[in-house]
Amino acid sequence: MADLWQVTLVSPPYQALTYERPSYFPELSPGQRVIVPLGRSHRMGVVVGPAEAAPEGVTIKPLVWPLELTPILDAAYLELAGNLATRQMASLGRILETLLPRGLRTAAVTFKVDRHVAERPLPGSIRPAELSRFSLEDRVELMELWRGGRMRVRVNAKREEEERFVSLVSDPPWAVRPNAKRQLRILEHLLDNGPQSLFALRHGIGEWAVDVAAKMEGVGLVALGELTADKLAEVDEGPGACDETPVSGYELTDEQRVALDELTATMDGSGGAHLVHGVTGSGKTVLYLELVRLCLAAGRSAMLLAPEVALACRLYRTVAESFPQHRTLFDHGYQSPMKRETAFTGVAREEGPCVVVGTRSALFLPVPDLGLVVLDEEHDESFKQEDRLAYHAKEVAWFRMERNRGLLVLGSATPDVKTFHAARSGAIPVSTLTRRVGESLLPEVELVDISAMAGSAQPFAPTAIEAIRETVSEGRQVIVMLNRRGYSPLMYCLDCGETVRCPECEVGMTYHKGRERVICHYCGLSYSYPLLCAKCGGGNFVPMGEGTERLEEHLGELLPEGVKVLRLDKDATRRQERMEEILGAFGRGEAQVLVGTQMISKGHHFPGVTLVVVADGDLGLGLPDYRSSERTFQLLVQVAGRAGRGDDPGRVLIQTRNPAHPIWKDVLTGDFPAFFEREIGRRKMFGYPPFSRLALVRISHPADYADGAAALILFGRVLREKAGDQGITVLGPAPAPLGMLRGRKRFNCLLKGDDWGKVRTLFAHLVQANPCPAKVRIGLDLDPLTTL
DNA sequence: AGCACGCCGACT
DNA sequence: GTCGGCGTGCTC
Repeated sequence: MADLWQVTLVSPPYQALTYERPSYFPELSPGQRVIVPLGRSHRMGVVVGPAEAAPEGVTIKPLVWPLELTPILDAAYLELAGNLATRQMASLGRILETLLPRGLRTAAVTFKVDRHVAERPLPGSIRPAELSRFSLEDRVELMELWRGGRMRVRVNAKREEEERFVSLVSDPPWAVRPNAKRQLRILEHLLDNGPQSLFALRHGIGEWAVDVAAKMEGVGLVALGELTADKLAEVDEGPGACDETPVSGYELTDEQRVALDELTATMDGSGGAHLVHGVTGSGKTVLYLELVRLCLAAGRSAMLLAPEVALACRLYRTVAESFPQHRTLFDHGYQSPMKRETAFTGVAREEGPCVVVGTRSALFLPVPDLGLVVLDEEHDESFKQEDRLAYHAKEVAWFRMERNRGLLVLGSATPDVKTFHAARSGAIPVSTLTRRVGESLLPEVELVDISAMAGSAQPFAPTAIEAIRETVSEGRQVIVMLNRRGYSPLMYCLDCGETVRCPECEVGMTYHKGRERVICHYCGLSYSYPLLCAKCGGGNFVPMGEGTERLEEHLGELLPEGVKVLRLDKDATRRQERMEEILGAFGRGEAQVLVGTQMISKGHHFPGVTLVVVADGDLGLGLPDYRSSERTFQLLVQVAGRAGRGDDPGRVLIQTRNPAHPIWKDVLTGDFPAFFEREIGRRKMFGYPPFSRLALVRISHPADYADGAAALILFGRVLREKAGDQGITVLGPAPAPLGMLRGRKRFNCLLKGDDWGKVRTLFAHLVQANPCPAKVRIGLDLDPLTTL
C-alpha cells in the first residue's frame, strides 16, 4: 500500500496535490517543504498531511526530495495560514507564497554534494530535475548523505543575484544624459516605488532592467547590495534621536504599577487582549519591557510591533539593550529577501525564547511558542495591509494569541473606536495611564480662528506667526503640520480655467516644484513642467492652494536669516532612508522648524519642541467617510503630543475655519472618553461599526471594455437578489471616487451586514456571476479603512 | 511558474 | 515554404 501525502503547491496552480512517499524518504510531517514533480517541471510544496486515497483518474507521482528533515512550519503556523486563506477566500498555497521569503518558496535550487564522501562518483552539484532521473540506488545513497548533512541546498545563483537590492544614491536631478531613456525609467521607478530587489525591478520594468541597473551601479547612479534602511538605522544614534525610555534603574509610578498588575492578571495563561490607554509620554514602553521580561521568564517568546520602521527601530534598540542575554530580532517589510529568509529560518530553528521587534509583517515569522504580542499605537492605520494579501495586524495577532493562550497588548493614547468600545463593553480589560512620567506636563492646546482669512495668500494667522517667531528666538523648536502633500493640489490654466488632469485617472495632477514636474498621485504618471494646456494650448498655469513646499517657503520668508527649516512629507522621503535622515537632523537640533504631513505626528520624540502648529485642522473633517472624525481626532491629539516632551511646557495651535465644530472641545482637552461617547452615539445611530460589519467591494474593468456596463447591471441585480437572504444592506455599485485609475474604470459597492460569513457568501455569489474574469476584477475589502 | 500546443507574421 | 512570436491550457 502506497504511502500517500497531500502537498500544497506554493506556486500556480496553488492546489493541494497527492504524491507518493518513496521508500528511501525520511519520515514526513506537516509543515515540511518538499520538491515535487508537476508536468515536466519541478515545484516547491509544503506537506499538509497524509492522503487517504489517490484521486480518480490521475497517476500519482513520487516526491522528489525533502528540503528539510524537520518541518520549518509548525502546526500553529499552518493553522494561521489556513485561517488567512479562509478569510481571504484564497487557497492555502497562495497564502503561503506571500508569507514565505522568496528563497524558501522556490524550486530553483541546486543540491551541493560533498563529493569525496561518496563511495561512487556522483556529481557535485545537482538540480531537482536531475534527481528524478537518477537510479534508485544513487538516490538511496544521496539520501544518506542528505540525512548526514553532507548534501546541502542552495538557491540558484541567478536567483540569488536577483535578491540584491537596488536603491537610489541621490535625489533628482540625476547626472544622466536626458536621452538615456532606460536609465531614467529605472531612476523614476525607484523614486516612485522605493528600493527593491533586482527581481522586483525586472518584474516592474522588464528583462533589460537587470543589466542596465548593473551598469548604473558602475557609474554610481544606484547602489546594489544590502538595503540602506538597515545601515541608516545604525547611523541614527544622535543625542536627540535616542529614546527617552530608561533601560534599567527606572522605578514604576503608581499608575504603571497598577497597570502592570492588571496586565499580568490577563497574561495568566488563558489568552486574550488587553488595552493600555495611556497619554503620550506616560511610559507605556516601560510596561511593555516589563511584560517581555515576564514572558521570557516563563520561557516564551515575545513580539513588539510598531506602525513604522523608524519607530520599530528605536523600540528595537531599547529591547536589545534590555535583554542582552536573549536573542533579539529586528524585522520589517523593507528588508532584502535574503535577510528575511535568515530571520525566518533563524526564528523557526531557535531553541530558547526570543524577542522580535518590527512592523506588521514580522507577525508572520514562525516564532515558536509566542506568548506575548504588543501592538504599540494600535489605532494606526499602517497596521492594516491593503495590497497583496489584505490583513489587519490586530486580527492576526489576536488569532495567534488566542490559539497560543498568550497576551495581546494594544497600546495607544487615542485607541481605535472599535477597540475602546470592546473595552467599554467589558469584552477586553483596559488599563489607563493619565499622567506623563517625570516633570513634563501635557501641552496647552489652543484654537486659532482663520475663517476671516479666506482667500488670503498668507497661510498663518498673526497669532501663529507670533508664536513661531517667539519660539524660534528662544532657541526652541517648532513643528508645523499640514495634512496634504505636494506644492499645491491643482494647476489651473488662466486662459480657459481648465485644470491639468491625468488622462488615465481623471484626477487633478499636482505640481512638484523640486522636481519641476506635474504628477498624478494615483498612478504616478508625470509630465515635465512647464507644459501647454491640452484644451486651449496656452501655457499660463497657476498653482492653487497650499502645500508643504509652499509652507516651507513662507516660513523661510517669515523667519529671520539663519533659521533652518526642514520638510518631511511623502515626496521628500520617497527615498526610504531620507525620513530617518531628516528626523535625525531635526532631533539633533540642526534645524529649528520641521514642516510636514501627518507622518510627523507619529511617536517620534523631540525634546526641543515646544510649539506645534496645525496649519489646517479642518482637513479631513468634511470627508464623506464614517471614520473621518475619528481619524482627525487621533491625528491632532497625536501631533499635539509632540509638544513639550522635554522640560519646558508645550503649546499647540490649531488653525481652523470652523471653530464651532463639536470635535474641538475634545481635542482641546485631549479628552478621549468624551470624544468616544459622542462618536459611539453617532455610530450607533447610523449603524456603523462596531454596530455592524462594513465591507467594500471594488469592481474594475478596462476603460475600453464594451460589456462593462452590462456586467455592472448584472452585479447590481445579483447583489439585490442575494442580499436579502443574508440580511445585508447594499449601497451601489457606484463609480469610485477615483473613477478611473491606470486605464481601468472603477466602481465601489458598500455592504453593511451583521456577520463576516454572510458578507463573504454574498461576495462569492458575485464572483460566480462575473461574466468575464479576465477583464472584470472584483475585490473584497473587509472593514475598509476608508469607504471612499 | 514552467512547459506544452497552436495559430499568425517576416525571413532563408 | 520554415522559424519563431506569444495567447491558451494543464499540471497529482
